[in-house]
Amino acid sequence: MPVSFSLVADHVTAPRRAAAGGKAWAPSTEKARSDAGLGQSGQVLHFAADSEIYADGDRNVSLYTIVSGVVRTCKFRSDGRRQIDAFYVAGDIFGFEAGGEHTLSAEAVNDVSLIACRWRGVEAFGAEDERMARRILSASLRELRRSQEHALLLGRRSAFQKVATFLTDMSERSPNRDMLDLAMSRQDIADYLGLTIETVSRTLSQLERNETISLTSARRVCILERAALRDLGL
Amino acid sequence: MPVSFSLVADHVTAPRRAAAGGKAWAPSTEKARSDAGLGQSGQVLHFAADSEIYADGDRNVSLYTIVSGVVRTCKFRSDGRRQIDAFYVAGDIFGFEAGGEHTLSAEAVNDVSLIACRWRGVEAFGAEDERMARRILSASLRELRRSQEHALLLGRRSAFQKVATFLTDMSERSPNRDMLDLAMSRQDIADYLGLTIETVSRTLSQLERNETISLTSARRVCILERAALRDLGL
DNA sequence: CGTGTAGTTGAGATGCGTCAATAGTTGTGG
DNA sequence: CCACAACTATTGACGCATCTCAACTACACG
Repeated sequence: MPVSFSLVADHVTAPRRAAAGGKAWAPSTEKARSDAGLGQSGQVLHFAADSEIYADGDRNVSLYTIVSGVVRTCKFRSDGRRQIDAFYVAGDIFGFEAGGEHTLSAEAVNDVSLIACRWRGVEAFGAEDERMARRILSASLRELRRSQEHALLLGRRSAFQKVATFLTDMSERSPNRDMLDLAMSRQDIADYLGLTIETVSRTLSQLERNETISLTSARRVCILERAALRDLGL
Repeated sequence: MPVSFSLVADHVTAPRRAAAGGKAWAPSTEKARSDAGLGQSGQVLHFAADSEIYADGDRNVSLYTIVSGVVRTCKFRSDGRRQIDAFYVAGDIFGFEAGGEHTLSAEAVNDVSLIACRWRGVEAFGAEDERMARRILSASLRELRRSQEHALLLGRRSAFQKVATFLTDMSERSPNRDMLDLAMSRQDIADYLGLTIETVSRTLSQLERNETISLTSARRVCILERAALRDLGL
């Protein structure tokens, strides 16, 4: 199954045909490039797990489309704590930032292949063709919605609600909705949800005791009661 | 669900949500009546304090520029709790949303005047003149950054850090940076920061005891030690 | 087999939420 | 001007969810 992802695509919650944890399906470079939607100028790049794609403060010169793997964008605080803004999976586009410099850094969660697409920023915008302009605007609006939903998730919600929502979201972006292979560590999840690893771990164990999920291994989650998860997430 | 932007002028009557815990005021002006084309000033609309500008679920047909007053965008949760996504002040633009429907509602915090600018959405984007396209993209990227920073603020930060950052932000958007007149209630602040009104109130009192700020009245804050606030916010 | 990293579990501490009482503010009407 | 009501904000006491610290387990890798 090819990556059918379009920049002018659907609602943000639409299920994506993306491999969340594997290279099992990895498409050819040619196909990925033509499907990516960001134009002809792409070059495929590879990053090892935990390597840095760009840093907070770097000049902001490209947009990236993920071919395979998972990417996190994050910020490091003065006290050493890290906060994760988003996870991106195959088919997703990331790298939008307002100014000439990144305000977040992007890192590979596991081994990642992606296509970089140079963009000349807002200044040059409009000189490009219309379809391109629409795609970029559409993608940035989708990012905006994602970010808003993340903010809502972080405000005054219990650990159960956060973890349940996280699992629901990830499963909707995974090829197999009921058998979820998490690419990220507990620390990553904790930093994304504004919790500690201990709380994430305890909450997952509790969900397993409830028979809402089953933890085949630490990073493999089977969703047994999707409805219960959804209700928790509300 | 596909995105559908309409050029049709008639306004969709949306299901009105009863304002949680409060009176619902009728807007003093019909909303979304501006005929203005993209890029031209529309007519000025007025909204009384606490009235609704648009609702979650309304059709997304306009962008708004604030002439005077303060606007909040928010979401109501099933348990009746409200979460505020953003405050907008004079000069700010709001109303950006990815799809054809709003996913947040917008309300006047105090009496508000604003200019509605009909926009024909992503579909028509790029057909307009370049300067306008740049302006819209630029504003939506600014919104994205604001939302990301809000998410970072809500994740794993103490009440002190949240309130300090809030005061710093608001003072930077206010005409007089050291004498801040808050348009919003404690409840608004709490719903924005993911705290309770009691915690907001206690934190402000504590900051006053520290002589970091001075509360001339409940909604008038003098910033005495900006550096201390900034350090707290880190 | 030892070492290192990731994850789980437990016990205790604490920051914030909850509930409740009090105080301040605004508006209305006599 | 005062009295009163309604609303908004402050303060206190207490409980609980989550954090912190620490021990332990599981698994990968040389």
